[in-house]
Amino acid sequence: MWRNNTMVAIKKHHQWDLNYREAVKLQKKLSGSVILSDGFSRVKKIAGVDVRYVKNSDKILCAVLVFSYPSLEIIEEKYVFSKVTFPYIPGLLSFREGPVVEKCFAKINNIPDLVFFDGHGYSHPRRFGLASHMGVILDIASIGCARSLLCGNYDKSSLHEEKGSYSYIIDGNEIIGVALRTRGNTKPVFVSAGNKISLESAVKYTLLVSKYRIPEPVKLAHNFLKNINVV
DNA sequence: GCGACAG
DNA sequence: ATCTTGTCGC
Repeated sequence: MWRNNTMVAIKKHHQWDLNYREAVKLQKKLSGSVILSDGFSRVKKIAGVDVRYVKNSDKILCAVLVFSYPSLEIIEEKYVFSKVTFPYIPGLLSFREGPVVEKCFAKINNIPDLVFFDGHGYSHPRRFGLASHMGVILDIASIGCARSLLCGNYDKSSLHEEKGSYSYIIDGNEIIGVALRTRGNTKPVFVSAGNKISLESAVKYTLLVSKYRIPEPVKLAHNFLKNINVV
């Protein structure tokens, strides 16, 4: 492990250019490095990450926005362009978006205590979604916040309409995440632990930064990218 | 073999 | 993800 000149921890790691078989094998291996308990004391800075694809091109961009917590004021915002080299395969999203995300984090000067990702963490076939993968590589606490289910099921009848209500996502015989109502009378969001955090804390912080359906950190990162001119 | 399948 | 306006509902 080393640190680049901008202070953000970057772990010396694997290559992203792998085939399906190798990627799955790597996920199984790295999933053993995931920590499912809180690896932070005080949360003073949180970040939101999002990736945008440019139509009819191989252009891809990523934005990382860092906010003060709990005031949620923007401390830093960085973005970066790159090219997509890996196809979209359910379960292997990190191999498609990981490279840009990593590249963007290298530009961040403020190390966040907690990072929100637009995708799953533990609620993944091999318990190693984008949020987990990036959390391990960046050695940071992360939360997976997806807009749709990738695997597992949850009891819709026990999920009430008020904000804060949730029901566990079950896969096999274990709890892998929760379907969380971040806003009343709105479709839930699927939250799971990424790395260095418990599911309970993931739910807690997600609710604390949600005004609408999508948690503010991720939502703002998304809007930030939407306003960038991509010619 | 069939269906499911983050962004 | 992306192509896209209005429209229904709280």
